[in-house]
Amino acid sequence: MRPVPAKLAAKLSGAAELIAERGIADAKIDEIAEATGIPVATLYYYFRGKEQILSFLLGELLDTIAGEVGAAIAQPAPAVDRLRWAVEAQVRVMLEHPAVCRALTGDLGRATRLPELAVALDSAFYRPLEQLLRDGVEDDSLRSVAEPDKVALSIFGAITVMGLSGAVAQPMQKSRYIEDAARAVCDLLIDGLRAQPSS
Amino acid sequence: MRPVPAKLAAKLSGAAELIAERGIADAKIDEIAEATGIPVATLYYYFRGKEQILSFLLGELLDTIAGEVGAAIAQPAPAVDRLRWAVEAQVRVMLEHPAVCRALTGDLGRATRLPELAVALDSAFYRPLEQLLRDGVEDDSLRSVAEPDKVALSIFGAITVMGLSGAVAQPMQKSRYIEDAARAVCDLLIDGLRAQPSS
Amino acid sequence: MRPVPAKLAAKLSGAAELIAERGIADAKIDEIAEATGIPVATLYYYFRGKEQILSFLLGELLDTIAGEVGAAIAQPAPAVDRLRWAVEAQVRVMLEHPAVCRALTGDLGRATRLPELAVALDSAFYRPLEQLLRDGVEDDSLRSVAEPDKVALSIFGAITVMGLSGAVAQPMQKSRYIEDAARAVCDLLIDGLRAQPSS
Amino acid sequence: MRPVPAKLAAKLSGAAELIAERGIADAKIDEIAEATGIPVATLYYYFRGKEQILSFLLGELLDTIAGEVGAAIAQPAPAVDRLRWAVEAQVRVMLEHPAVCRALTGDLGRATRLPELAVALDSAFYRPLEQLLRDGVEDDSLRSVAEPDKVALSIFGAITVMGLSGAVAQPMQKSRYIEDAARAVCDLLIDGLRAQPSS
DNA sequence: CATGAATGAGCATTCATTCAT
DNA sequence: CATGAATGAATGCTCATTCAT
Repeated sequence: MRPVPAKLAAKLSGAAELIAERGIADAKIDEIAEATGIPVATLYYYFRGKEQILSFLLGELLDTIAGEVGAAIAQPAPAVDRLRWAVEAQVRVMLEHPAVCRALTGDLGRATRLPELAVALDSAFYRPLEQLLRDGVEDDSLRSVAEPDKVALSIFGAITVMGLSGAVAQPMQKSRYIEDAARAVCDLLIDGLRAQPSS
Repeated sequence: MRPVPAKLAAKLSGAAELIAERGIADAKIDEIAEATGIPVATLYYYFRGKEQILSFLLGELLDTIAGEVGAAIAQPAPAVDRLRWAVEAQVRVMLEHPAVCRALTGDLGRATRLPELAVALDSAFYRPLEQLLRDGVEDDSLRSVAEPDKVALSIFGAITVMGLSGAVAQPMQKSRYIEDAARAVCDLLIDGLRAQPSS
Repeated sequence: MRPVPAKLAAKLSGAAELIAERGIADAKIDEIAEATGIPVATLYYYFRGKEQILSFLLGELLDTIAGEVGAAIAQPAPAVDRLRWAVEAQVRVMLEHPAVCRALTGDLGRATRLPELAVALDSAFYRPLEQLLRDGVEDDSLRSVAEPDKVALSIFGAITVMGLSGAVAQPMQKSRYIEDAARAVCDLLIDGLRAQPSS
Repeated sequence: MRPVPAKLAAKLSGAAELIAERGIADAKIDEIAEATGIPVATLYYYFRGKEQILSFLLGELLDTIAGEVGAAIAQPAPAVDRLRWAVEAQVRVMLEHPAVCRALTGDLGRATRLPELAVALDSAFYRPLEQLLRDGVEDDSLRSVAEPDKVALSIFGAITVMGLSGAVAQPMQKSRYIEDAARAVCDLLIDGLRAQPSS
């Protein structure tokens, strides 16, 4: 795969919606070409095949998420707050890139691309999350959990499905939706469902 | 779609792994035929096309999940306990049908099949969950949440991704894994992550 | 490669001319389909690819030659006479199947198909020829040569190029041409070029 | 076609093997570029296309053969001896340029390049041969044959297939092989196969 | 009922070729 | 002069689907 010129990369995102909607296997390369304005042969000049185009888009999304979440987490504040910000950041990015985001889920259960995907997900999600859980125990803002890896996975699931749902639904008021969704997820994750003892 | 004979239905599950791995669009009908031992033309005798075969498998899975979760929830007990059982039930079914389960997620972000799928998911997951949340408020075992639908979605995400991860990983000791995974998810969902005040 | 029905095999020869003229690489599969009246997809149902179609035709030609030459050689007669008949037989078959014959030469220097081709050529040409040379020594009608394998090769070359030339030229009076060509080759091979000592 | 610089011409022969093995139609221009170390666009700067590259190589080979055979024939000596030398010369050149030589045969039955090729072959092979046959009759070292053109063709075939076989086989001891091959062909062509009357 | 044989329609991919630099 | 980048045009091959038996 040759280095992708910025101009191409920009045009490329025009294919995300198409791929998300039909799946990469059903998105004809001609349609991708038309949607992006890039000639078919040029696509093949830069990418090995259809799949690699999706990989490229996915990679960019994950990089973006990792960046935003990373920034949110890097603030000096109690872990519980940073968790909230991280959730918000992820939901926001997902809502801002609904198409690629939906395309991503098509690959989640597929082992084919799992190797690369798994690595990227790991550094974009799990790693920061686990660190956050540890930090929280340290600064007394989060409780210690028995199996941090499984918990991280569940958190990822909760946020992702939430975000995905928003991505599919394409709500009118994005910022409002982001806020609500993030709050709902955070409340669930942070306070749990158990009835409060006294209150 | 003609009524599918039990014998056929049984053989059919042999295609789940294939479909899960490659996606329905990339799973050639010939391969499905080979994997199941059913001649291609016979598949067409019973189904309208490839897609319908997947639909059939998905339908069976969702029925199974709905049934198991329903049974778990139907017990006379506090909602918080029933929630735990429901989670356990869902994780268990997912681990027991890893292939179909993975195949299912491939379609989650896709609108194509969303109509039917959405309905089935709704009755299999969200409906019971929301009912459970309401029951919990009623019997004082669960707290009231601001946006029950979003919370239900998050719970579904947490459980599903957890189960999916197990389905992909194919752990050796399934029963042990189910137990651990269910506990991790439940602890997270029920008690949340916030540091316990005193206790 | 599925067993090729006789009907198909018959139609198939309609592609020989095309392949001979352009070479298998430049003969578009659509053209082969049109020339034979066999739908492209049907060709692919029976053959693995373009190349295999050529292989099939080549195989049939070599079988025919081997058969005719074999029959000519099997007669009870001095080797020198049988050699003559064999040469005649080969030239005749080549002139009768000019197209496949020309197609064959396109592959002679190519290693790709050499394995199968070499074996077929071996049994169709060299083996009978070498046997004939031995027989000739036995019955005193042919002299013993130092390197029978190289001599057999040369004889094959002399006959083949002669036949090929006729195949390309497509002479009007085939039977006459066959006769003349066979005689010229035979005279050369049997009597050599050296000036006759006395005569 | 611009005049080809010597440096380029030298590099160009690096493509002969490739073309011989796969045929010009299957030899991608990119591969030719890689094999020769000449950038694709540069090839197009000097040649009109793929075919012309092969033509160039073929032309060089035929020039070489014509030259060597011509020199062998030009000696003042009985025709029968010069024939021997000519055969040796041709076999030698073929063995020394096995790749181009094999590439050449791929085109022998093809009409596409036949015009130019035929002319070149004519002056490189048939013409000298026919002259030699005439000379032999003149100087009483060769006998008169009925159809000199067909005989010349047969001789060409005998030598060429012999040489081609050596070119494909790539024998270890080339010089030895050349000697043996040339002798076998000459003995056959000059003395024939008929059992010697007395001797 | 079940299925082997046959095929129409579609599509990913390749590659020769051009051209601005 | 020489060449990297870009692309139009072509084509081999696949595969879902049908249907006669």
